[in-house]
Amino acid sequence: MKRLNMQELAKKLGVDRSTISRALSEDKAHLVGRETRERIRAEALAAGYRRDLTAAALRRGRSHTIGVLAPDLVNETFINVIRTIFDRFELGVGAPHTTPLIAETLDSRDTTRRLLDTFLSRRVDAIISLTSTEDDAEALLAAAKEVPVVLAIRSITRATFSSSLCDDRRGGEIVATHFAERGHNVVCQVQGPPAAATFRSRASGFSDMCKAHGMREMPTGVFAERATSAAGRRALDALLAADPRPTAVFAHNDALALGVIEAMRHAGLSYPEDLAIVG
Amino acid sequence: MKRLNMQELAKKLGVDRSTISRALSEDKAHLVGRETRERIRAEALAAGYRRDLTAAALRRGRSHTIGVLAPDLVNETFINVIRTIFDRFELGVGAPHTTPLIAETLDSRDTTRRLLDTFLSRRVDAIISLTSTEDDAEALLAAAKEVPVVLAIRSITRATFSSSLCDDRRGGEIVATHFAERGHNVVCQVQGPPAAATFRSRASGFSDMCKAHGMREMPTGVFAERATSAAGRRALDALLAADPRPTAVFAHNDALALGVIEAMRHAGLSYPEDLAIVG
DNA sequence: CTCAGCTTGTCAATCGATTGCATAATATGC
DNA sequence: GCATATTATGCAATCGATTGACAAGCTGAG
Repeated sequence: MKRLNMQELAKKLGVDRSTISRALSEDKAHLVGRETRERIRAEALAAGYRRDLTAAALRRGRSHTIGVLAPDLVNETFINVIRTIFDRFELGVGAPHTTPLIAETLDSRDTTRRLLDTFLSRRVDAIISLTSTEDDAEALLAAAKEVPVVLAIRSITRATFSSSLCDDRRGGEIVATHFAERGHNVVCQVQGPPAAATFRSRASGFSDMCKAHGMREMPTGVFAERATSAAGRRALDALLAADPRPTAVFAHNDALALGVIEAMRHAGLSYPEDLAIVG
Repeated sequence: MKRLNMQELAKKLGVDRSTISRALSEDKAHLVGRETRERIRAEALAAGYRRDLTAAALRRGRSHTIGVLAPDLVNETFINVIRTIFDRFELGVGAPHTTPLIAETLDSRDTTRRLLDTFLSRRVDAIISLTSTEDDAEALLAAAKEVPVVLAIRSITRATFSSSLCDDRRGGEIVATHFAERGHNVVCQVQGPPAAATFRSRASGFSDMCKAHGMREMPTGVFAERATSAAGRRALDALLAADPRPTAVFAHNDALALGVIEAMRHAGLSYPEDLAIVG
């Protein structure tokens, strides 16, 4: 299990270990003569030498590691963000790719706190939280004193962090355009609670783009108090009563959409024949 | 961004840093007098001191980190295994929890190779692969020379590794028991290709438990060549033709189950009223 | 009173790579 | 041909925690 270290490799090649360090690094490689550099790289590969990143992390003060907090790994939304994170870090071709440390909070404040602690002990270079509840504000602020912290997907109001959120307005626009391209003329929305900025943005993006495409948007008169499938079920009646009757509906999230679908099934309707639906 | 280190904390408390190291550790804590130990722990907490695990990893030669390779993070099967891994490591109450490094291979051999390389450079204490294709055998064997490697879910034949596989037989038994508890008397299976040990085990577990519960299992006469939804659709006719007609069906995987459901919908049947189904 | 044995704590080497500084070797300018 | 740049490499300190070896202080037995 004993591994070859830089010192030993250096002796074998008859150069100093500092030269090897530079030759194998990305940024300092130009300090080593081309010939030596190529010889070192070839020999290192042949000998199966592998840099010890724990030692490198200690010396440099950067671990090339970032902590990622997700609330729920079964939810595809978060996995997609995580994938994007992975992809971005793989773009850098250099040897020590930044490795994301993924962890699941399950929206528990204690778990979040504990995971942040672990991240900081492991000297992550940054933290991305996809999970922030207002409850987590304090712990996140504390962490932000040691490393950069950014939020994604969910934001919090109790503190200001750089964050990368969904472009909900654009989402609404895309749905409207999709309907227009499919030839729908009369459409409507099943809106989530307007208290959430997310849903307000989706609604206005959709409405604006409907106008732009010359589609008629029927109001349902129903405003969900919570974006649940129960609310979706209740919306169907109002929706069918509209005159003219919409041929396509934009439910603000999947739960609402599922509710509408359940109600349709109950009423003997099928989609997308009777009513097209986007969640 | 400058963090307090052990040396500084030691000066502040008027003890040697080795004493602090022992007081904060799990296993060497008994070497420090109770009073000093408690004082150190309290002061460390108050001062916001946090061990640097990169330094600890270097010195100890163990990083308290394990690498986990999953083929696909969107597949709930793998996420469940990953969750179990997380849970197991959280059970140890000690400070430096082992942190799993999660990575997705997407069944690409190059990606797998690269990720294994990263893991080894980061000096993971072990590697768990949920993803092994025969293609990966070589890379896994190479990795196994440096750290313990175990497989889960999928095994490979080209090499022998410790592995933790699904108990498919027990899975079949559980489904049968579930049906029995719900009061079904006549049941059947939509089997996956019997060439795969997985499906043979599920089938026999189910059949045996049906007998044990006194349920009648109708043969469909259909054997899927591949476990796809198309095969599931084809199975429905045979299934409905059986006399007596089964009231519940065990599809060997989700794809088969979805096929059956699609065919049912097409035939105007609904579940679980007309036919209960497990995938 | 002395010595063995125990507890508590200090000293210093160590893990492996990185990097500022020094130096040697070579190139360039005048 | 000599002085100065420039390039390539070596030297040694350093990152922060851990741990074996050892010393001081204390207890109790003979």
